[in-house]
Amino acid sequence: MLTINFIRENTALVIEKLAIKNFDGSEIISKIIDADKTRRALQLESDNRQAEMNNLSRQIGDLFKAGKKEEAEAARQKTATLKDEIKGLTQKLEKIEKKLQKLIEQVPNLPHESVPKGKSATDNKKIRKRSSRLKLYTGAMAHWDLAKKYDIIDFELGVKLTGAGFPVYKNKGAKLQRALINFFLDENKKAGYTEYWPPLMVNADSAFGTGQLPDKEGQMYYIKSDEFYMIPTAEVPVTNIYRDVILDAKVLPVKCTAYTPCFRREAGSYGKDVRGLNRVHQFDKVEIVQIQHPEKSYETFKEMVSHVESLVVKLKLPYRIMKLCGGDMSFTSALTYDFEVFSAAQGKWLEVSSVSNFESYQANRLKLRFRDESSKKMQLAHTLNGSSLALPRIVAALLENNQTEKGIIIPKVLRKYTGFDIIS
RNA sequence: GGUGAGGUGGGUGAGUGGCUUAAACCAGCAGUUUGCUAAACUGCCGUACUCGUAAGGGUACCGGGGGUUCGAAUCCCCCCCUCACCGCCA
Repeated sequence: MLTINFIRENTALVIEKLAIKNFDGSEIISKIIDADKTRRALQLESDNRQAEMNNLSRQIGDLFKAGKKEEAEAARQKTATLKDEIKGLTQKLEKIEKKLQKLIEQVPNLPHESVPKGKSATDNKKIRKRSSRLKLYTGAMAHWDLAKKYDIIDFELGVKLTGAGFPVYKNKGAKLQRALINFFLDENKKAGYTEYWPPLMVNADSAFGTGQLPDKEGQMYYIKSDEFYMIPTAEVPVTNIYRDVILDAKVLPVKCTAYTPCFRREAGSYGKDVRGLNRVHQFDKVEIVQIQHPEKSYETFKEMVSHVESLVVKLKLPYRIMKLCGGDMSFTSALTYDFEVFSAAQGKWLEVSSVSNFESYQANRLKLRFRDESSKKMQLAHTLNGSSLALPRIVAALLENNQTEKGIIIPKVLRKYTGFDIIS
C-alpha cells in the first residue's frame, strides 16, 4: 500500500504512473486527497478538545484534593458537553480513517520507471532467451500422456481423492518431486538463503500483510471453522515472519527460502490451459524472499533474477525471461520478471517463476521497518520475492523435452537426488 | 474439550482510580575517564497521528472491542491469544 504522505506530496506523479498499469487513478486519488484533508481537520479539532478535557480533569482532581468541593462540582458540570463533542469528533474521525484506508488499499503499487506500457502478456518485453532447437522424435507425447505411459502421475486418481487439479505423483514421478525440491533448496542455501519450513495455513492478518486480502480473497482456500487461509505461496508465511518487525539496518539484506505446497482455487480458469500440470490447485514450489534497504533493492532484484536463471540453466531447459508490461503486472508489484520454460511437445512457453520487487508496498502493510544508520530515522524496508522454482511446469517441460524412445532422461544435476538417470 | 495462570516500551518486570507524565534493571546510543579492552560515572533512549519554517507543542496507544467515571494500565462486560496441567490423539 502506498503511504498517504507519498500520495499527498506526489499526487500528479502517482496518477501518471498508475496510467502505465492501465489504472485510471484520477478519481480515487482526488477522493483520497479530500478524505485526508477532512481527516486532518478532524484530528486537530479532536486533539484540541481532548487536551481541554485532560486539563479540566486534572483541575477537578486538584480541587477535590484541596477540599474545594463546590468549585470541583461546578467544573464537573462543564465536562458533559465537552464529552459529547469529543465522542462525536472521534466517531467522525474513525469513520473517515476507515474510508481513507479503504481507498488507499484500492490503489495498486506504482510501476518502476523501466516498466513498459501495455495491455496484456503480448506486450511483455523479452529480456533474454536461451533456447537451442529441440528435436523430438516422431511420436513424442505431451506430458500428460508420458505420465500415463510411465505411470508417474495419476490425474484421474486425484479427481477421485479430491477433485480436478490435484494430481497424484507416484513411483519415479514422486521421487522426482522430492529431488527437485531438495535440489532447489540446496542451491538456495548455497546462495545464502536461510531455510524455513512454515505453516501452510495463515490467519487473516498475514493474508492482508502480503496483499492477498482483501482483493484476492476468492483465490484462496478458506478454513471456515478456524478462520485460516491455505497459503497460495510460501511468500505469505515467510514474508509475514517480518510483520510488525523493526530491523537493525545491519542485518539487511534478509534472505529466506522455503519449500511449501501451494493452494490456489484458480476460480475463473478454464479451457486448454488447465490440461495436465499446466494449471493445478495444489502444487509444490520453492520460494525465495529478500528484505532489503530501499537504495539496494534493485541490485537485489538483479541478483535474484540471475540466481533463478542459474537454476533453469542447470536443468538445461530452454527459457526466456520476460519483463512484464504495466497491464500484466500484479497489483502489488513495482517490477516483475517472469521466467518461462519451453515445453516442447505442447509447443508452449510455461511460466515457472516470477521475480518481483514490491518496494515498500508490502512493507507498509506489514509495518516492516528498519532504522536507517545515517539518518537514525524509521523507514519502510523493501521486499522482494521469486519462485525458485515452481515444480509442475518444470516437470512438464522436463518430461516433454527430455523424452527419447528409451525413456525420459534425468538432467545430470538431479541424478544425485533421484538416484536414477532415466524414467523408462 | 476441561481447569487454572497470564498478556505492560527491544528484553526482564513493577504498577488495584489522580505526584504514572509507565518505576527499576538489562540491552542500545552519545559523552567523561582511560596505553588497549573492560569497568565506573553522566546524559539520551517507544510508536503513530497532528500543529509549527523551526525550536517546540498537542493527542492516542499497557492483547482487541465495549462500558462505568470529571479522570482507567488499574474497576465491570464480551472476545482473542499465550502458557501450565488434565483428557483425547499423529
